[in-house]
Formats: sequence, structure tokens, C-alpha cells
Amino acid sequence: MPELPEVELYRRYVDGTSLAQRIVEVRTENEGRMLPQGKELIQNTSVGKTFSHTSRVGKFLFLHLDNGKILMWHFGLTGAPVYYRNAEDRPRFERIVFDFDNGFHLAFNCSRKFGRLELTDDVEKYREEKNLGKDAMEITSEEFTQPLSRKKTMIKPALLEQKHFAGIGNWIADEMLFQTKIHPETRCNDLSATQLEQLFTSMRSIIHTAIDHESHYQDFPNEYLVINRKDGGSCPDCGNELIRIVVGGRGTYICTTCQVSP
DNA sequence: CACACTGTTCGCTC
DNA sequence: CGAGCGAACAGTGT
Repeated sequence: MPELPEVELYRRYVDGTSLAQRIVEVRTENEGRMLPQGKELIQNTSVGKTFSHTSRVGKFLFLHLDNGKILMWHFGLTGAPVYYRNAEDRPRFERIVFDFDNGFHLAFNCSRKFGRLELTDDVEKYREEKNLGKDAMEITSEEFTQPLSRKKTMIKPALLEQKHFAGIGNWIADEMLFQTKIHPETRCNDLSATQLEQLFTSMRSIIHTAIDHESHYQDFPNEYLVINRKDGGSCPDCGNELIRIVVGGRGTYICTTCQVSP
């Protein structure tokens, strides 16, 4: 689920629910590899502290503790934060839980356990360690087009790399390529400067749209691929059938008429 | 039972 | 050594 817009919505959710409450306990259950640094470190650092604010780079969410330490949450494919009070509201796949002194809980819900929670003390340092680019909504058109223009790989997997700019995932990449009528297997260095500019513009517009609609895809504009791409769906532009192919190992929806194979 | 899944990382090859 | 690529991770949903 979570790409840049979803994680931004998660950030706002945590911001609106979980700041300035004393953490009294951190519990885990079936957390698998979600805490690669070990749970004791997270517990020892968090208990007795509060979350003071949040920040985000791409799909990485940072919860800042009031002692300067930072908890990085990455949601993988199926993660989400859930704030609740009563046991009956406990999410089904709660793996890591922060108990607050007011009786509420902030859970890291994650069915597939691809999510990660790590301790760091500096966002910029973390970005460098993880070879993570700047946030896709913070970059200039030049910072977007320049690294792409030299690559020889197919454009779709290039958009999914997080090192040049961070936050694009599978559905946004498909949507960008559909809206600019570029086939996902086109080599980056075969794209014109105009096409790269169009990709940048559509990326910003798609992310804005997703956040404005709280990532509720059904509410997106009718001309979006994401609301038409069900089996046997038809292209909102030309009416021909949309098909699913695999590009770079990822399921990919295209209109074979609008997005001409290179 | 078969297959798909909106993410990342590892290991292999060139 | 870096880029490219496929598999692996682990589980739910259809």
C-alpha cells in the first residue's frame, strides 16, 4: 500500500494522534525481522519519552523522540500505523505497540512483516547510509530529469529506484507512464527532454491528487489509470483494452494503443 | 490450488 | 567495481 502519498497521510495521522504522550511500554508480538537492531534498543530508548514531531523522506517516516533520538518506520507492502484505545479496536496484525500513559496505543500493524522500525539519530545521516535520494516532492525538475537522462535501463524500474529521488512506487510509476503515454520498457536515454519534463510534471500532479483524495483511489479523476485498471478495463483516453505485463519483475498496467512499445 | 501483491535487499552475472 | 536482474523475504486475499 504505502507509497509517498500514503506515508504522508500516515505522518499526518501520527502527528494528529500520538505526539506529547509519555511512552510507558513498547511491546512486540510475532515481529519477525521488523526490528533488525533488536527490540531492547528500541524499548530502552523509547520508554519514558514522548514523540515530539514527525518528518518524512519518500516512504520513510521518522518519529522524533523528545530526547533527540529518532524512530524510523518503513511500512513495506502492508504496514500502517493504528492509534486506538480499546482492546476491541486492536488491529489484527499488530506487531509492535507503543503504550502511552493516557491509555492509548500506537501500533505498527503489518501483516506481511516487510515493515521495519529502526533507531537513528539523524535523518540526513540515515538517508546517506541507506543511499536514499531526496523526497520526490522536494526536488527540482532538473534533479529529476538529470539522473534519468543518462541511464540505460528501462524507465519503469528507474522510477522505482529510491536513490535518485524517493517515494515513487508501483502504482505511481504506472500512472506517470500512462499519463505521459510512455511505454514502461522504454530505455531512459531514449526519452526526449520534453518527455522527462512531462514525467516530472505528472509525478507532482499525481502525488498532489493522491494526497488531496487521501489516497482513496475510487475518488480519483476518471481519466486516471488506477481507477480503470481492473481486469478488462478500458483506457479512459482511447477506449481500447488495458493489459497487464511484467516489467522489471513488477506487475504493470498499460494501454497498448496509447503507450507504444519501443 | 494457483497466483497476485502499492517494497526492499541480497546475490549472481556481466 | 557498478549496473542490471531475478529471487527472496512472509503472509493475506481472491
